[in-house]
Amino acid sequence: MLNRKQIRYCLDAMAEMFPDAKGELVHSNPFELVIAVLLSAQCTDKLVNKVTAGLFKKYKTPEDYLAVTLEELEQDIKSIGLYRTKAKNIKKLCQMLLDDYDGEVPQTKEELMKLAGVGRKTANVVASIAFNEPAIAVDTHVERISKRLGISRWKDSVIEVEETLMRKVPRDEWSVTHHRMIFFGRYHCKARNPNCPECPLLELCREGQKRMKKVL
DNA sequence: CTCCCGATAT
DNA sequence: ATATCAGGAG
Repeated sequence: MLNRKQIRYCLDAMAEMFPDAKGELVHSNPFELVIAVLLSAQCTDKLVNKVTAGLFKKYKTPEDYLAVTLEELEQDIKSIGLYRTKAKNIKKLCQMLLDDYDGEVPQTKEELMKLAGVGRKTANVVASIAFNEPAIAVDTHVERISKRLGISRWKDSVIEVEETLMRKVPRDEWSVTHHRMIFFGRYHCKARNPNCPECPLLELCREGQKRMKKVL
């Protein structure tokens, strides 16, 4: 496992590689962000942006999503995977916003997680990006990077990964760290073909060491 | 744990 | 052909 100094070194290296790392889901208000993040489950954000470009022109408010049939909403998001579940959740979520939150998106992680289709990761993203609440959303990239580098153990759950990161990273760096880890995972330490030969963290990366030995 | 699921990269 | 993609619910 990496110590604090080593983790610090990793974060600084990622900051140098991706100084402008930030959320890439296009949105213009908290409501659109919730919809976009909900749609992004098991799907690239590039594809989400392609779909929401048209979606957000047609649907502006929770009432708009409730006004159409489930089938129509399904067709509007069909090119995204898991579209039936997501369409159902969007409708439920909109009804909940109107019933329980006066049509506004709640600002705390606890309230956000009560919404249909919104789990821990989505709640963290919305709280962090839309409401500037310090948070570390552990998605597939953050989990993979954290485990490969040795910040977390392979058997750790996503909640354990999140708790470890919150313990080892200063609170005022949670949000940037979260984004830098995602960029590092998305563009460099990719799931399929990680670029270990050109990685500044190769020396302290246990998974990288293992992979380089295989190649030789 | 399984299921949901189309688009894209490899 | 198949693994992977800003996961969540039952």
